[in-house]
Amino acid sequence: MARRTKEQALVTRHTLLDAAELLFQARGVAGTSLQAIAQAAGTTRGAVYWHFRDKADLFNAMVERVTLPMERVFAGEVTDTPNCRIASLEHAAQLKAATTVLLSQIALNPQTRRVLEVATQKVEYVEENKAIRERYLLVRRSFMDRCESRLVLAAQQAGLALPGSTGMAARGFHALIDGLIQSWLLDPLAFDLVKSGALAMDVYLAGLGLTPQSGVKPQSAELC
Amino acid sequence: MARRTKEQALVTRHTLLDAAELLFQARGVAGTSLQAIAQAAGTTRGAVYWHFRDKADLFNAMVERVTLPMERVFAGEVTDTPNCRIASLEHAAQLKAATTVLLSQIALNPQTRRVLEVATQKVEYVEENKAIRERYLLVRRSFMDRCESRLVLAAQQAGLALPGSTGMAARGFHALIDGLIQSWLLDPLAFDLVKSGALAMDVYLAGLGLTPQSGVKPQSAELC
DNA sequence: AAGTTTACATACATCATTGAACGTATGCTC
DNA sequence: GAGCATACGTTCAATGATGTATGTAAACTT
Repeated sequence: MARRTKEQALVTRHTLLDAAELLFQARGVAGTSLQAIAQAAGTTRGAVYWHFRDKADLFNAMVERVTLPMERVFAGEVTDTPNCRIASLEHAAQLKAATTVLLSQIALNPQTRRVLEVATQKVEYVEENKAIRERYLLVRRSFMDRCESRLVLAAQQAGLALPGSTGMAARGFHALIDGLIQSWLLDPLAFDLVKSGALAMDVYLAGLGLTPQSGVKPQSAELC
Repeated sequence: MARRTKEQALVTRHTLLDAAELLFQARGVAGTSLQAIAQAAGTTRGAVYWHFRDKADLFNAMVERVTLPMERVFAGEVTDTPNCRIASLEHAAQLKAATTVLLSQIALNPQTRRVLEVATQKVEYVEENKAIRERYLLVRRSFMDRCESRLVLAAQQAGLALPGSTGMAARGFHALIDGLIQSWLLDPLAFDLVKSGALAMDVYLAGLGLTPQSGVKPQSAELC
């Protein structure tokens, strides 16, 4: 076939990633051939091998297309912007608000959910996909670190000590959120992720002695 | 080769499952051929196809070899045995104790951990493995139901109402434990599963208004 | 002790997937 | 507008993996 425009090529690339998302979700990563992806995207394996080195590379690109924006949201603007309305809240409430934004993003954006589902249930984390796993662990750690620093500040603000090491309180918080997400991905109709998340956070924070005033409801991922 | 004794055949079967466990853990389920399993077990694919219908069947058997005993432990004896010392404890403490037994089993038994790792990270839950997924969901639900009934009893005992619906409190508890297990499987050296679990449970239960007296430390999976 | 079944090993046919090579027509640059 | 790089399509060789069919010798039955 004839050469396409740069923008046309970019469209092709995204079409391939879209097709991969759906097929991966339906048949798993190992169960999906590059031929199938190409065909679903209306092209051939030639296009796939042009845009991506191999299946792992394609998978990587698919994940990053979703996580890169999300990481930016959670890592930066929401918790650190100084003149943000949210920043004037107490630390516990701020942690809750930021996490709620994350949960909303997962619950409301179908693509985010799809990729998360693929990344957690439709791929085998083995040596071959080591890069993916490393990145996944990094994101987790970054999230936990953020939780920890917020919790420390909140406890300090409340004038009380966290039970166990500070890391353990954060680990518990993270486990709670992560567990809820996993559970929700397995059966999204079983409960409301955002509401359950808010309630669970309230319980856990109360158990730590921190009770955030509730009244903060960031509904969308829109910042401030 | 010559025909083997029934017990010899059973040994062969277990040897195959052992080999599968290790290979699945290392290379993933899809990335492991039946040839590789047979070879690692010191036999040929003939033996594999004699004992199992196909790879999914083998996987099933591998999981059940570990989970069937575990389910018996958690579902029956621990929480329901009437003359068990544990049964005389208050409900919240009993829930904590039973869960601690579960966590200990995971942390201390290498085989349990291996299979759990395979089941959560080294297999793609797609149509093909639907049976596995269904069973997995069933185990989860059963665990959650048990948590819920314990929590309801505990709240009743303490004379207070659980926040949200009773299901949500149980969901949070389950998410907390499940999240901790996931986190620990990803990096078992990062923290002590049993200790962190106990602490996290204390925090969450305290958040619900239930504070179990601590002093109950079932160290092994041994019952009563 | 003969026949039958078991517990495998071996051999075979089929099929899908991969990576690379090669072709090719067009957009882009100078 | 000549030449090069691009964005694919097509073809090919090689590789396993799977399922099945068949062989076989010993264990078990009667």
